[in-house]
Amino acid sequence: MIANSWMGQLKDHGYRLTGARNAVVETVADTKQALTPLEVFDLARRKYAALGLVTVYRTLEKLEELNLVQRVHQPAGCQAFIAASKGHQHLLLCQSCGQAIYIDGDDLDPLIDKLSRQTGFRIDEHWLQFFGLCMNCQ
Amino acid sequence: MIANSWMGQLKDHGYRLTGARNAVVETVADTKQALTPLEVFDLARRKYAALGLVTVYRTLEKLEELNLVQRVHQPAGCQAFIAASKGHQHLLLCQSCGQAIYIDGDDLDPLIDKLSRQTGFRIDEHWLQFFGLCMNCQ
DNA sequence: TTACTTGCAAACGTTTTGCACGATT
DNA sequence: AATCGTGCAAAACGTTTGCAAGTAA
Repeated sequence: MIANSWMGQLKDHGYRLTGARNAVVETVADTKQALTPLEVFDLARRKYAALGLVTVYRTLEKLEELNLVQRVHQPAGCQAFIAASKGHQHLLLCQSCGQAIYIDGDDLDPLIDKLSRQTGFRIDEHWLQFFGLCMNCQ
Repeated sequence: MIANSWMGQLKDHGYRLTGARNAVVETVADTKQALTPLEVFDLARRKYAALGLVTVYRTLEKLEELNLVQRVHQPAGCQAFIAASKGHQHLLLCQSCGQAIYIDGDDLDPLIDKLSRQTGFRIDEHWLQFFGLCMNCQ
């Protein structure tokens, strides 16, 4: 139960446990789709009808701060969030339903070393993401 | 002179050649930085003082449509544009000045094949992007 | 009881649209 | 002369902030 663990971590960081927060946390923790704030709002309202969209934004902000959730960038937009994975993160995303799968990428270190040498850049971060259609959506 | 070629392509597609368009085209074609619409506006206004921000948006839209320009996604935001490269596109980006370098990435086809087999996804697109600081900005 | 959290309303920044005027062809 | 392009103003959109009332601790 990921949602419980997230609520625990919120509590550990001095945040209070409320019905509104719980609804948002359960919604994001228990789905494999990348969800926009508005989608989270619509889904979470089924669990907690009085929920406000502002609370969704503020809760996502806290979850991102605690690295429980991460923002996903896609060709169609960059507002979606998914549960964060530990360690390094390469993604496979369905462009129709938003399903997100974490994958083991190639080892890019040799390429990063080569690029650093060639360009003089200090490379801090990289994204490797694949986009397509999942089996259901094809 | 990339700007001339772009103006030619605009003309070929039935678009008119105007001072405002020329200023935007020159600005984006002749820089290696990823620029936001507002940055394009500020730079292009030096060449064509009467320029409106709306025209920047509309011109970028046309350039994107003709695949002369592409949108760049970065951790800090996804509003920037750069001149498009032919063929496949992997990017190295400076997070301070926005300098963008197209690179030859690894051959990802074997990984894509493996992922397709494992997940059943039909993979249509991928992003491989590296972020850091260029030599000047370090 | 205290301090955090909430939803509402308003503010904000970015992007888009409507429109009359101006410019290119 | 006809059509396309322009800048302005206003609208639309997603997101953030201020605030008074409500709630967890």
